[in-house]
Amino acid sequence: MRVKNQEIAKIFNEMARFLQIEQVPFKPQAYQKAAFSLQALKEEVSETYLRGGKKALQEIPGIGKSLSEQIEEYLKTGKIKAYSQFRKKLPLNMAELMGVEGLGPRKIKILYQKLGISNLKELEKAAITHKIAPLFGFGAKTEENILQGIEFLKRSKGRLPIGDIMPTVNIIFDELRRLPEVKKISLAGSLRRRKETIGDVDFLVVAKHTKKVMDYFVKLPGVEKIWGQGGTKASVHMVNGFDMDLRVVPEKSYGAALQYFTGSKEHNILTRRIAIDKGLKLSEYGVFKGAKQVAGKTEADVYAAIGLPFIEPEMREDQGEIDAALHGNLPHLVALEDITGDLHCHSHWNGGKHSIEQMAQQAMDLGYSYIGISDHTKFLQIEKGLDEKKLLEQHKAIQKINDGYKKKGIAFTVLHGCESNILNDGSIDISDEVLAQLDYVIAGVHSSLKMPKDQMMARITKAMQNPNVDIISHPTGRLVGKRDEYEHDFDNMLQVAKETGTILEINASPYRLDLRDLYIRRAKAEGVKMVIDTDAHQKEQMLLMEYGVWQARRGWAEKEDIINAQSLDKLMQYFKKT
DNA sequence: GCCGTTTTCGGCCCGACTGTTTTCAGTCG
Repeated sequence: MRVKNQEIAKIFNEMARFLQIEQVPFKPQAYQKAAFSLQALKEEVSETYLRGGKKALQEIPGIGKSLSEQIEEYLKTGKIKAYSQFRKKLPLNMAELMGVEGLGPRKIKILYQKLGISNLKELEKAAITHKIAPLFGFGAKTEENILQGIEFLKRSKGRLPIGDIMPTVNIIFDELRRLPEVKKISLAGSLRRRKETIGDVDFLVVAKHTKKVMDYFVKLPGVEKIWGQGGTKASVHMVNGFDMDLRVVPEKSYGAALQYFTGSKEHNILTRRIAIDKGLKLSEYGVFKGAKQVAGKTEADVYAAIGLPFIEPEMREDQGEIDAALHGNLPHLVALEDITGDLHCHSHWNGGKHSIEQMAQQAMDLGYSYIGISDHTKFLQIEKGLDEKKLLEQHKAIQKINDGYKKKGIAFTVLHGCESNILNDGSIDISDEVLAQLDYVIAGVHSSLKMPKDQMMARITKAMQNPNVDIISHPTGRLVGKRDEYEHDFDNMLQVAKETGTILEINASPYRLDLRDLYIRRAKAEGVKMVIDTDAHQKEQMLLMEYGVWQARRGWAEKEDIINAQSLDKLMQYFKKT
């Protein structure tokens, strides 16, 4: 992992906050932009520096003379003087304090100067003992909000996995949509961009009676606190630990508002700049030429007015999508409707909840033309993994099910696979002779996750070189917000996958989402094929496919990159011939 | 502090809401 990049990005972000406190104009954004670039950088920044010195650093967007010198200083001494000076002057735990809703750099500075508050604990103590309310510019309400902000922060720990939020949001979305006063409604923000973690939820509405919709919104079950309610915006905190905003916009501005509130912020800065370059003004109310509105009703109109094709929300992250749009190179993203089957499903053979037939029925109900049953194998005792003998029995059982479908004229196929284990030495826990009889083989790392990188790569490489192994499941082993990836070298993994024709999984479980979006993009660039799987242990979990598709779309994946977006015949050609 | 087929100087995205003021600063998105 690019450790130095993350370290320096963190420092630059902190610097931006210090500069905000000092009310220095424009520099904060410059530091933030540089931090963002470093985080997105493919290469370890120390390698960039070794390759071409400061000059090479200055080719990174947002890095110029001064910041390249600071990076150089950090690489040489492990410190940045300008940063140390700020820290000395204002020894604050900035990230912690900024996390409190309603606290920004200005208030933080006052709290430090007047009360010596430098971290969350001191802030809480001062609020409890009512030291904050009497300060000039503060008040009883501010003090109370700070306390509540701290409370929520403790409980929510910031962003939540999308899977924790989506089910609640779907219910609320439907309720709002059914209101007779609601003419149009959409999700916006990071949820519409399908980010893997969500800070808060944004709803955008066109309404006949604004007040009625607002009142209904703030009284929804699960609302714990109303942050605010005005003429066009209401903001609430939910018991589940996240915030929701509802905005009501005029119909003629709906598209512009949707574009604006979907973000990302970085994407919007670029679209606004493009508008300015064309002598236009883009705001959440529309695209304006002077005082005249020239677009705004739909998002497509807005993009068209500034000379761009429609850009899918999942791509709006300032990761080159504007450039691609300008040059007509936008990908045609894979969609849920393209998915033809699910290849990573567990049955009751390995302790799952449902039988093969029940899982197959669910697949048919989803409109799939096949399902792959891939139960755990014997190394995973805890999952009642199958041994060679059981696998061969299961093979016969599946043949029988397929024969049954044929007799009844049902055009559906059950493929027989397994999710085998990559042992520490890279061998598979099932004999090659049995693996060769299956339709396909998934292999995954389920043990010894803390191996050193070289060992782990040797292990995974050997597995991919196995002519029976077709798919690597959850290739980096991370759990969203819970467990880091194991040590690996992704470029190396891609090279081996390419050489051996091994497919990488995009595990759709919202708690895995492994591969990550940026890795998907790199795999696509290398021409490595991927498969979107739910890893369902019961039939209902097969519905999680949409999370995987969203993740794939965030990685710019197209239909041809995803093997289970192909017909069954075509799919079979991607498996290694053994 | 960065950036540039309009520029090496002069720009840098823009508006709503809250809580505190008594006309607006700070924060958020």
